[in-house]
Amino acid sequence: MQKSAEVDATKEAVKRIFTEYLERKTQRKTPERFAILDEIYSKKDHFDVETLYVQMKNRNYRVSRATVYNTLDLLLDCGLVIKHQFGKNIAQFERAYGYRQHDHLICNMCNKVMEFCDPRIQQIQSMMGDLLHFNITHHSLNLYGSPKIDKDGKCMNCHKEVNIKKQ
Amino acid sequence: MQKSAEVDATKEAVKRIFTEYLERKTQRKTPERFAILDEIYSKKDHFDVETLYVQMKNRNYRVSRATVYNTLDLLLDCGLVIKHQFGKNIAQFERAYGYRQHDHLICNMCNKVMEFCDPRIQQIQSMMGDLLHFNITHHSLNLYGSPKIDKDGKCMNCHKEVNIKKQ
DNA sequence: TTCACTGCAAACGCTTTGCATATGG
DNA sequence: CCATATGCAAAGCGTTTGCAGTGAA
Repeated sequence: MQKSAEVDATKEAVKRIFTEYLERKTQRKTPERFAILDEIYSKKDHFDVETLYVQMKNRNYRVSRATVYNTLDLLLDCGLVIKHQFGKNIAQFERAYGYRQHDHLICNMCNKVMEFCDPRIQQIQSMMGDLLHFNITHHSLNLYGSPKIDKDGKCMNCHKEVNIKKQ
Repeated sequence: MQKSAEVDATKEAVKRIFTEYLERKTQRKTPERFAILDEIYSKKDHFDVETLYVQMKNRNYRVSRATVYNTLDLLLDCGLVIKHQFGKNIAQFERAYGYRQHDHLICNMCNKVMEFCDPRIQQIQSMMGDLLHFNITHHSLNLYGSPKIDKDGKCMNCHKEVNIKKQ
C-alpha cells in the first residue's frame, strides 16, 4: 500500500504542476491531457508515442495520436516529461518528476536501456555553460556498449538471444 | 599549403582504412563509395544525408540517395564516420578520423552545434562500463542551452534572428 | 561471366497538418 | 457563444526497400 500511496502522491503533484502550467499559458484543461499525464505517470519505463497510444486504447480511453503528440509537447515544455533519441528515429519519452536525475546506457545487442548516475556530469554541464556563455537547460548522455555473451550466444544481461541491430 | 597537405594526408589515410575494411569484408571497392568518403573528408562540419547528397550533385557527381545511405552504413561500421541524433529526426554525421574526441553543445535557439572536450567523460564511460559489465563502444553527450539574447533579439553567439524551434 | 552494387522510385514509419466537429472557459 | 482542442485522415519527410540494369572482380 505504501508504494501505491507514493504513486498517488506523485500523480497528484504532477497534476497540480500541469494545471498550473496550463493556467499560466491559458491553455485548456481537457480530460484527454490529464488522462495522458496519468497514463505516463502510471509506470516508470521509457515509452514511445505508439506504445502510449495503444496503452490508452487498451484501457478503452479514446485519444487520437495527434492529441498524444500535442500533449507530449506541453508536458515537455513544462518539464514533466523528457524526450530521448537513443540513436534511432523513434523518440523515447520518460517521466521527469519525482525521479532522480540519471543518464542511460544502451545495449548494442538488445537495445535495452539502463540507467546510471554520476555527479560529474552536472559539473561538466555547469562548467561548459560558463565557459561557452550558455544557460544549459538540459543534457543527454548515452553510453552504448556490448555485454559479454555467454556460450549459448545470449546476452548476459537480458538473457535473450542476441540479434545485433544496426545503429 | 601546409593545411591542404594535411587534408590530403588524412584523405589518403582514410582511403587506406576503408580499402582495408572493404577487402576484409569482401565488399566491392566502387568509385561511388570512395567519392562519398572523399566528399565527407573534404570538410569538418556536421552534415546530414540530404546535404551530402546535394553537395555531390553540385559537384556533378551522380550518386543516388540509396548509395549514400548504404555507404554511410559501411563508414559507420568501420569507424570512419560518427552518427548523431541531436534531438530531432534528422541524423547528423561527422568524420571520425584524425579529429580529437569531443562532445557537443547545441543552441536551443539556432540549433548551431558547438564542440567541447572534457576528460571526465572518458572516466565516467570506463567506470560505468566496469560497473555494469559492458564494453562501452561509444558515447554521446549533448548539452542543450540558450545563449544570452542582445537587445535586438539576436543570438549573442550566432548573431542571427532568434527563432525558437521546438525540441 | 557473375553477382554484388547502383539508381530510381515506390514503400515505410514516425510525425505533422488540415479540417470538420466538439467543448472548455 | 466562441476560440481552442480533439479526432481522423491525409500529407510530410527522412529512411528503407525492391527491382532492373550495371560494372567490379
